[in-house]
Amino acid sequence: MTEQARRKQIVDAAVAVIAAEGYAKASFGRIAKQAGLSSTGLISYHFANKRELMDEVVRTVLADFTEFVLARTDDVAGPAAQLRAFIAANVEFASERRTHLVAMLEVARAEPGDGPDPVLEADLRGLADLLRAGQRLGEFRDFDADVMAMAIRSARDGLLLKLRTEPDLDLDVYTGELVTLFDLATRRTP
Amino acid sequence: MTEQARRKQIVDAAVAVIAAEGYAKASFGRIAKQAGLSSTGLISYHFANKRELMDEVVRTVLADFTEFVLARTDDVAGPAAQLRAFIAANVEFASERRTHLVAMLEVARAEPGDGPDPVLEADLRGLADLLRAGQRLGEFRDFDADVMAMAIRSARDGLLLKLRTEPDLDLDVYTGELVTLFDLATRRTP
Amino acid sequence: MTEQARRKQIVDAAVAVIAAEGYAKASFGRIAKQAGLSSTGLISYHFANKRELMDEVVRTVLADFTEFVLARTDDVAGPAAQLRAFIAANVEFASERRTHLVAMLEVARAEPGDGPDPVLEADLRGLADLLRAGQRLGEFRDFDADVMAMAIRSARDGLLLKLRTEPDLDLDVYTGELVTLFDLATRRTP
Amino acid sequence: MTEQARRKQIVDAAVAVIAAEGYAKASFGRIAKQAGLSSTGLISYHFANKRELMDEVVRTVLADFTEFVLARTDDVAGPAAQLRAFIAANVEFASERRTHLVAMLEVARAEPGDGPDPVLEADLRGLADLLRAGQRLGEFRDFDADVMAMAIRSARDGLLLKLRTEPDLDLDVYTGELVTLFDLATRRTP
DNA sequence: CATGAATGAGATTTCATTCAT
DNA sequence: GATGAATGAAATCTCATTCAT
Repeated sequence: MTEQARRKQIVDAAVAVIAAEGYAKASFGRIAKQAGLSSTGLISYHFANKRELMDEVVRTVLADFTEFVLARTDDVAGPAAQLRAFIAANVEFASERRTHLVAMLEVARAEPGDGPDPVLEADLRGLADLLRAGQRLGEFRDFDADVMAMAIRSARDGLLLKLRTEPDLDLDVYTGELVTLFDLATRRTP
Repeated sequence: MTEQARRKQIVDAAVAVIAAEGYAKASFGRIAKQAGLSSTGLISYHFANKRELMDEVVRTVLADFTEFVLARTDDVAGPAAQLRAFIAANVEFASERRTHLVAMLEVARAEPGDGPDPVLEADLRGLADLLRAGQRLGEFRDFDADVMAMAIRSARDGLLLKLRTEPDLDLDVYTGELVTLFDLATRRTP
Repeated sequence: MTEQARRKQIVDAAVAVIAAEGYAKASFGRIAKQAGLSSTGLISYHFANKRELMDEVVRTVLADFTEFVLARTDDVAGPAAQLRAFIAANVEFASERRTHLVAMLEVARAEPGDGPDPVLEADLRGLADLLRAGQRLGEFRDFDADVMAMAIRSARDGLLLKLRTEPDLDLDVYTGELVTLFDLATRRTP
Repeated sequence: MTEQARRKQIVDAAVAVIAAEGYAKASFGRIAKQAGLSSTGLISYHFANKRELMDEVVRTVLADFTEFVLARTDDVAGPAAQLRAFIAANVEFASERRTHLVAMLEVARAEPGDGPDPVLEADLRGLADLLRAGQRLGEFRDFDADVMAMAIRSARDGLLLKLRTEPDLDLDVYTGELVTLFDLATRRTP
């Protein structure tokens, strides 16, 4: 088995365990079992230490997530439409790749680095820029873009929480509700 | 020392440790040290096991939180004003008793019970009812009350996250932003 | 069992294991077995980590050794007689408390601290001073005191090595040989 | 690459690692890295097990050392002169090939075989013979040749220790001191 | 010959919990 | 009630060795 494939296998198992049982219980033992490995030594063989594995979990999911969202917002014209697309993309990712998103957020929370949280940055930076652009164009009203960005991101995390107990949630409805909510909250009132 | 006082001392120490270092690192050893106890045996003496201690952490903070919010929303007239008061109360609690709120949410996340999460319930139940009442009275537009409630709660958690890195945040501004946001998002448009 | 007694028991077991099997094989497991403990956790309970245990081994034996030698050299008059007493004391300690001395030297070699080796210092400092005093008094010839001190100490370590394979060595003979050797090597020739 | 060259490369790397970090930390991993090998498997391919590698380390250095000393003592006439040459050769080897000597002694100490230590034998055998020959010729006084041999060998090990912290030691001085020391200690007094 | 993935044992350390005093 | 020593499980990490390619 190739190095790359094995690392991916381990990262996938880690994602599954973290999403299912939480970061605290994601020991090498459980991850190895989930991956069907014969020993935790194999994880240590492929990752220098636990932090390296967890960093790779974050890196992998974050790249995936970023690409996913960008692909769905890139060619959209106008701030309001972009915001709608952004929210829809987030909801879609949260449902389609729920375990990945949950695992990434768990790791980011449990292992805060020294500097700013890269996951949080990735979530907020582009979004706040989008909002500010909309304000400059006069499409959005004059709110605090950072607060609004955090509210939007947090609403997506709320969906993650709901999906835990209600996996059959109607996502189209949820998307529509959030889109309307933040459309009303951001648009310049006549 | 009375039984009750001792339990409170331990719970307070647990809250402090969890908020400062996270649930994962909140071992009996660290909690005992924080409380100035001479032995972790004392914790085991007063609590059947770790889960019991953590349950009491949740119970204590949740009661405190519920009372705090109720006291600030009870005598307010009208759904819109109640919603504003609710948001303001949440922001206030999140800043004044940040460690308590953080600890409670950490425990709830790390040790999910079998049934529905009581913390989540407490956050959402009353809020959703408030929103539905406003809809019945015609003050609020026709949104999904559960989704809106979750968005409001999640926005408060976003504030908690922001407070971790920006403890000197201007709370009045934050409150104002959130109040306006959800006022626009909920009100019946003319 | 009292803290102090338990620590002593563990240190003694560590000394025995190190002397018998070498520092490299002196794992907590073997030490616990030697001491008749039920678990290595007990060692960790009494010593913060392995280095702490080993430091205590060195500290204990070194204090013992220093006291032993001082008691046998203190009230001796004249450099030549003091040197003879010093050598005799070293040989005696090396045979009576062979395991202690071996263990101390093993640890000192395996875990070199940042600064100068305290064991080496203890061995050489007083001895070199003694030699220099003898030179000032005209009893000793004009050699390099540091080189001579090291040679004397090394000769004692040679005895330790010999004792490993020949435990029934005639110590009186050995002492006599070393005393004569260094007497001739140090005395001012007529 | 030829079998022999590969083995030599590995032995050299082992010597370097052992001298620099001690036997305890001389794992196959570190040795492979030092040698620039891509896998520890290569070491296992060329040596049946770790002991075999270490035995070869000892064998290699010992042959080198023996040849070195013999070359410098062979054509010297007279026991006293031979002793001087022996000491000088030991000091020279200890400084010129310090890592080799240190590594050999480390291995011999850490992995004592069942029978007599071949390293010790090699050090002492010829030396004691030399001393006894001098006694028979009447040039040396009547000491215990084994004790004297051990003292001489030990003095050289003392130099090794000193070189660790004082690599710029003046070796000519050191040689002179030791030569004089043992000249006085061995010669027949008038 | 060489590679590098895999294995399983063993190391130190942390921890919740028990229990005699 | 309180203390603190003791226990044994579990965690991460290192290592020599094996083996398919």
